[in-house]
Amino acid sequence: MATLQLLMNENLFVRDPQETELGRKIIQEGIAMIDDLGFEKFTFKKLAARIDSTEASIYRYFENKHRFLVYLIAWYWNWLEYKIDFGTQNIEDPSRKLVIALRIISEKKQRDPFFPDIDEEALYRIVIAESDKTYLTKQVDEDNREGLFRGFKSLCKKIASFVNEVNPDFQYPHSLISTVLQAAHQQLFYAEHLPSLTNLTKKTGDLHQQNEEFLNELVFNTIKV
Amino acid sequence: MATLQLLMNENLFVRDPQETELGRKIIQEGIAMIDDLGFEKFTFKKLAARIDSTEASIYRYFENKHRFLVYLIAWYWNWLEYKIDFGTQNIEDPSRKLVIALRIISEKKQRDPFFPDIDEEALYRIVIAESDKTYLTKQVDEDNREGLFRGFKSLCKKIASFVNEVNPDFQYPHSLISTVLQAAHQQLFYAEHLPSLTNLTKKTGDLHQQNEEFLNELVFNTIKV
DNA sequence: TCATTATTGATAGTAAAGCTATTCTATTTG
DNA sequence: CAAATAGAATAGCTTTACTATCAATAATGA
Repeated sequence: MATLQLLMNENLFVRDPQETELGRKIIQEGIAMIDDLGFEKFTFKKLAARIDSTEASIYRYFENKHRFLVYLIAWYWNWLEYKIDFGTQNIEDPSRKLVIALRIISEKKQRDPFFPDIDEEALYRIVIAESDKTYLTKQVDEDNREGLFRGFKSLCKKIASFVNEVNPDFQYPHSLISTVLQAAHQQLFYAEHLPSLTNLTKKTGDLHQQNEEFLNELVFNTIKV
Repeated sequence: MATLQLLMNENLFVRDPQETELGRKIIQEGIAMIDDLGFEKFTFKKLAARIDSTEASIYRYFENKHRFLVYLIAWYWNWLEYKIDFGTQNIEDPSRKLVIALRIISEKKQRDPFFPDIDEEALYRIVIAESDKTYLTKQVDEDNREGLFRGFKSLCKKIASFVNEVNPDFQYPHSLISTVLQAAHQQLFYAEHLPSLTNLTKKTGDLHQQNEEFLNELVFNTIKV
């Protein structure tokens, strides 16, 4: 099987981690560790110990742990966009494209053999719990200027364009889609930790499918004239 | 004018800050400081210096800075619920109640003379930028068990009940409202920092009003049969 | 093949953050 | 008036988030 590489914005790293053994190890074990400890308890020192390297070496790949998180989350959005491109190619009907995008967003994530270094299931949990922290900072504007959020913006734009094809009169395609992308994760988080904030529930079957149905209602009811 | 006090869950603090001069100062200046520096750069040490007190003294009121944030955000949700109760009393029509709730959620916040100690405008900015951090932690479940998120859950429940009155067949009232509460802040944040993720824009007039219209479309289109 | 230059490891050090503990004084409160 | 409490002052500890320096090793290229 062909092994792919997603092209990442150069500002996301100091040295490209996809190009060296150590770099790939940082990514792999970093994902496992953030998944384990959560982002606040995660440190480069701990990660260095885990991969039998040193803090200083990790700093040669990532400026700091915030950038590291931004990198991982950006990878995820790039991956989703690639999956949506893949899943919607040769499809004309915009409604169908939208349905497919919503499915891809909400479906249970499994390891993608095209990217053997990345544990997508763990990364998905990280996205759910930590992705907001990438932009909820005082340096958003700087980070944005450096293009760190390009992946997310590009994904949002793409799906918003499907919305626009379905109903060109709808005034808030970007707002709707950014809301939906957020909701997709949030609802799963709530189902797990704050169940009174959601109607998704493990009791009545597959969470991801319920989530997909909820998002479909939200999107299609909102934009249908 | 009568001065009110919102009743806060006791687990939110060590000593009730509403009851002493120092406590109120911590709240007041703490809000100003988080608004200024952002939550990550904010520390009890800096706050102590600002109010001419000591770190140790602040620790007598709040277990740590995370709890302090949770307290402030909880205060905000309690305040909103109080405003919605106030604004919807004696109104029967559930659609109107829902419209009012959405207005209150999305409207520009101004200082409320009933609560002279709190700068609601600054607190609103904090909510927009920091509120997610209250629950996006590894200790959510513990914090939730202690009832720290009661305010938000109660607000969500109330508005979801309006939705339910409007359309008892709609299956996702809580999911819809938690999504909307989130979106209300998120869209303003995006408009300010990541404008390509939203259709709200300062160019075409009042952001808050556009936000209200977006949320109305989202909610009423979604639940209308 | 030899030199050079990247890469990593080892080690050290620093400022700040996030606490905890102790003692002392001023002030309530019973 | 005694006893409890609030707060100030001070100190100290561990961890985090870096930065810097230097040596060892691997890769490369002339």
